[in-house]
Amino acid sequence: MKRTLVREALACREFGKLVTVAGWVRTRRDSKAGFSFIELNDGSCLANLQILAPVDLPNYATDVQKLHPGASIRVEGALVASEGAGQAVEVKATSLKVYGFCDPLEYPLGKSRISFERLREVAHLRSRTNSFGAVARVRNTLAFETHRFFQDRGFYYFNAPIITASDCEGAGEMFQVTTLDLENVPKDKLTGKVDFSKDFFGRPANLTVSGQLEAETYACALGSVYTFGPTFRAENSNTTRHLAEFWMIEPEFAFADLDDDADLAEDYLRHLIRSVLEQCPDDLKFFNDRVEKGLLDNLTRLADASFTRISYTEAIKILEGVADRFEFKPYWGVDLQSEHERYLAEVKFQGPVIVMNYPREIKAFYMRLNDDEKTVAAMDVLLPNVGEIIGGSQREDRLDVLERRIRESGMNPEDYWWYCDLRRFGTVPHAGFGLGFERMVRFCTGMGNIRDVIPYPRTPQSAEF
RNA sequence: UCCGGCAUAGCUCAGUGGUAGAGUAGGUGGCUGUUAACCACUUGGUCGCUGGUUCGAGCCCAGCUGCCGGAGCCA
Repeated sequence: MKRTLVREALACREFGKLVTVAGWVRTRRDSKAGFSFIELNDGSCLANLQILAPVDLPNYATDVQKLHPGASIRVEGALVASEGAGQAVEVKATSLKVYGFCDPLEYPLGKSRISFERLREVAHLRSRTNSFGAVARVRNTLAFETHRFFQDRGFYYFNAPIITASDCEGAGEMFQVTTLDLENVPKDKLTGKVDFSKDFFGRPANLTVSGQLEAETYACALGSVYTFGPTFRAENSNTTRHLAEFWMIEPEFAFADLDDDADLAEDYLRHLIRSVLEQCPDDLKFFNDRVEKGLLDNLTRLADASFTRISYTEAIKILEGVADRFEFKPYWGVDLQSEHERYLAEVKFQGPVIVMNYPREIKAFYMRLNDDEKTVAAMDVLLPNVGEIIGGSQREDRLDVLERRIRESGMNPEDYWWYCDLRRFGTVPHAGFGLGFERMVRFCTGMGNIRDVIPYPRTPQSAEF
């Protein structure tokens, strides 16, 4: 079927043009003057198209008057200038076909406002609401513009493995992947432990918590790569900014140091913000009006602003000066608490902040040791309201230092043999970061809960749909 | 995992020991180029589950389950 999108119809001014539109009824209003009004939405934009359904349609009594929110229809008719206020154009139906009726007694979505909490229980239908349609469109733009940004800079899209069979888990709880019969797990006769040689991969396997280590191997060959895929963390996290399954973008590029890394992160975030402002104005206005007041001003301001960059040491000095306001007292050597990060991004600098060069003890082994031997070339990008959105670093490119750092972390360099090989054979300085995609969607939409910016959120005790 | 809060009509909520309420949605009628339409009438409840206290529990107590917010972990 050749159909006109609602988005196209609303922008069209060729009055009299015959069009076919199809979508889902948002609401119907009957007039005794000889017609009904139908608000039609097809997901192509936030706005609805008003359909004028005259009483002389052959199926007016049998179909039109039985339309309720959620019903699916196809309408053929003429695009005309609207006589009423509130919309410039509407479609005067010459035929209306009902694909499927929708029982208002059963259908969870009506005309009135529904809480986001309630909508999570009907996640298969929440995509039909204004809010979730807008989230989906913004999310799509952010994803597409992520590819455009990196492609334009010569980064290759790299598909990191989803299943990782490395014996050495670094940080973060992982989901185990197994084909073993959990009711009857094979055990080693001598040790009594699980015999993973019988498992699918012949060893324990997990879902990835990061594609970084693998991405490094391609960055050290192709120069610049980025991953964009699902990531899994089995942490028992129950917050508005954590998911057990989320999407992460991880650029990794060679011949780069920490400053290059921060530059890339900043350019990338700015590109995304400019893109949604340009491509999703109606959706953003909706979020600005209905979800977070001031969202448009914030995004517009950031589209051109440069981000504040401070060292961890400077950040601690600032925080120590206002230590009274914190539950946890800041001092050099401890990681920044949420309240500290929020103070920096929301109160002190009122915008994005890049904190660089953290103490080595609180950061991962692969981050490059600075000359002071006390800090590593790490960076976190903090956003107002969202908190940490990016974590990155220059990678340790010296084999001896890397092996020492692995041992200091209580692990065995041999378990990272292929990772160490990168330093053994033609090592180069390189850097990268990870961006939590849903956190970015949250920031751009003002949505308060990360569970509402991914279609089907996976959190502890929750994997319906 | 820890701390706090919540669970009553399809939905949003009121109801602090004595016969279960409102708004909204749904139905019927009226009115209208309407637009969260409006006006009148009306259907609709194992008060999350289990146990306890009491003559009597939606209300008090305990446990459980789920959800929400904050913290930790992080992106």
